[in-house]
Amino acid sequence: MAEPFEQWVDELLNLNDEDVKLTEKQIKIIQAAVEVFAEKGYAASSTSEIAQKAGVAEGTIFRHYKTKKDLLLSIVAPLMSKLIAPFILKDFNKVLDATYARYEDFLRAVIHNRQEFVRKHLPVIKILLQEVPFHPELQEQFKEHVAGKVLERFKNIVEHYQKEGQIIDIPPYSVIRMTASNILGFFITRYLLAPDQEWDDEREIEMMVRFIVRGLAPEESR
Amino acid sequence: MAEPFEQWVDELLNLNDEDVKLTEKQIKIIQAAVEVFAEKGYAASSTSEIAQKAGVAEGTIFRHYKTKKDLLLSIVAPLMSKLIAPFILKDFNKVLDATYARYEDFLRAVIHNRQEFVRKHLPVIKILLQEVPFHPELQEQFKEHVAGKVLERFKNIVEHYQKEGQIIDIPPYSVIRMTASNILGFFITRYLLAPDQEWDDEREIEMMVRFIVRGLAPEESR
DNA sequence: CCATAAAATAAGTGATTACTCACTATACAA
DNA sequence: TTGTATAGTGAGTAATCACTTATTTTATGG
Repeated sequence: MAEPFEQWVDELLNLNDEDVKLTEKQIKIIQAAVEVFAEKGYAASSTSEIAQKAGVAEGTIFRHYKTKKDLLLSIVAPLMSKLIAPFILKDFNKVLDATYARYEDFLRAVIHNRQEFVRKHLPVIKILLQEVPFHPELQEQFKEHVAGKVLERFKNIVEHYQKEGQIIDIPPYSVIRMTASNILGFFITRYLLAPDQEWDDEREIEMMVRFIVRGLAPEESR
Repeated sequence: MAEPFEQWVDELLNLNDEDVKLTEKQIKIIQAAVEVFAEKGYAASSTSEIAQKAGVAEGTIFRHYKTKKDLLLSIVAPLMSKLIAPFILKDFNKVLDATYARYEDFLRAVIHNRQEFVRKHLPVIKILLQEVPFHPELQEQFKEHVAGKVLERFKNIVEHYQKEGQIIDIPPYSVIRMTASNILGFFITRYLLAPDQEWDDEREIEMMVRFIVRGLAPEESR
C-alpha cells in the first residue's frame, strides 16, 4: 500500500463524491480494523485490540459504529459493489458493440482490469471471502449482485460469442464457470497461495487466455 | 449423511485399524463440533454450545481434548491426509504404468474419485477451508502435504504426458493450476455455491474434461 | 459382589467480551 | 465570549468465554 491511506479509504468507501466526511480517528479505526480482521478473522478480533491498534479509546469505535458487525459491514459491503462494478457499467457494452472482436480480447481486458483491483484491495477481499459464509447479509448482497447482475450480463456476452461461432455451444453457465474458475484460480494462487514466488504475470495470463480460448473453441469441421 | 455416523467418524479419524476406541459421548462430541464449527466457524463456536448439542457436560469435552483447538485439529487434521491420499498411494503409479493412456482418462479417474470424497466429507472440508488461513499448524500441514507431495507427484505426471505430446510444453505448475482450478471450481460451485440446482454431473464432467484436454493440447502442426 | 480405573458431571474460576454511559474536549457559528 | 453540536474518552457493565476441580457415575475383570 504505497498510496496514502486516506485516499484509499475514500475510494473504497465511495465517500469522495459525497458530502460525508471521515475524521482522522475514524480512518485510523478502519485501517486498524482491516488489519486485525484480515489477520485473525472477524470473530476472533476484539474491539479492544482494534481500538488499541488505532490509538483510540474503545468507546470511540462505538460512537461511529453501533456494533462490531456494523464496523465489518461498513468495510466489506462497499467492496462488493466495486468488485462487480465494471460488469455493470454501460461501457461494458463495448463487448456487444464489438469493441472486443474476439472472446480472448474480452478476456484480456477483464483480467487486467480486475487484477489491478485485486492488488489494490487484497486485505479487504480476504476479509470478504472469509466472512461471507457466516453473515446472511453478505450472502444476500452476493446473491443479488453477483448471481443477479453479473451472471446475467456475462451470460449475454457468452451467447454473443457463441452466435459468432467463437465459443462451443454448451450451456453459458458452464462457459462462465470454466472461465471464472481459471481467472480466480490464477488470482488466488498469485496473491494468496504463493505471492512470494516470482511471477511473470503477462506470460501466465497469455497461457491462461490461450488455454481458455482453445478449450472453448468449437469442434473443427473439416 | 445416510450412513451410520459412528462408522463415518471411524473412517475419518482413521481409528478402525487402531486399538483406540471412542466412547459413545466422544462420538457425539465430534458430531456436534463438526456441525457447530461448520455453521458458525471455529472462533464463533463455544464449547458450551457444542456440549449442549452433544448432550454432554462441558467438562466432558475437556476430558478428551486438552483445548478447544485440540478438538478442532483432531477433526480437521486427519482429513488433510485423506484428502490427498490417492495422490500418494503406490497404485497411483498406474499413470506411469500407462494404465491411463490419455490425460483425459487420468482426469476422469481423479475427478470421480475425489467427488466421492467431497460428497462424503463436505462439512469437514468446509471447516478446513475456513480455518486454514488462521492456524499455522494447519498451514504447515497443508504446505507439507499438498505443496510438498501432491505437487511433486502431479508434476511428474504432467511431464509424462508432455513427453508423449498430449500436453503443450508449458511449465507443469501452470498445467496443474489450470487443471486444478477447473476441478475445484466445479466442486465449489456444485457443492457450496449452488448445491440445490439440478446438476447433470456426468455431462458437466465430460464438458470440463473436454475443455481441459483441448485447452492443453499442443498446437497442431500441419 | 467388590475393587479399581476410567468416564462423566456440575459448579465453579478468572479473564475477556461487546457495549454503555456520564463526562470532557473541540470546533464553529452567532 | 457564549451556546450548541459533535467527537472522543475511560471507567464500568453483565454476559460469556475456555478451562479446572472435586465429586459422582459407570464400566470391567476377578
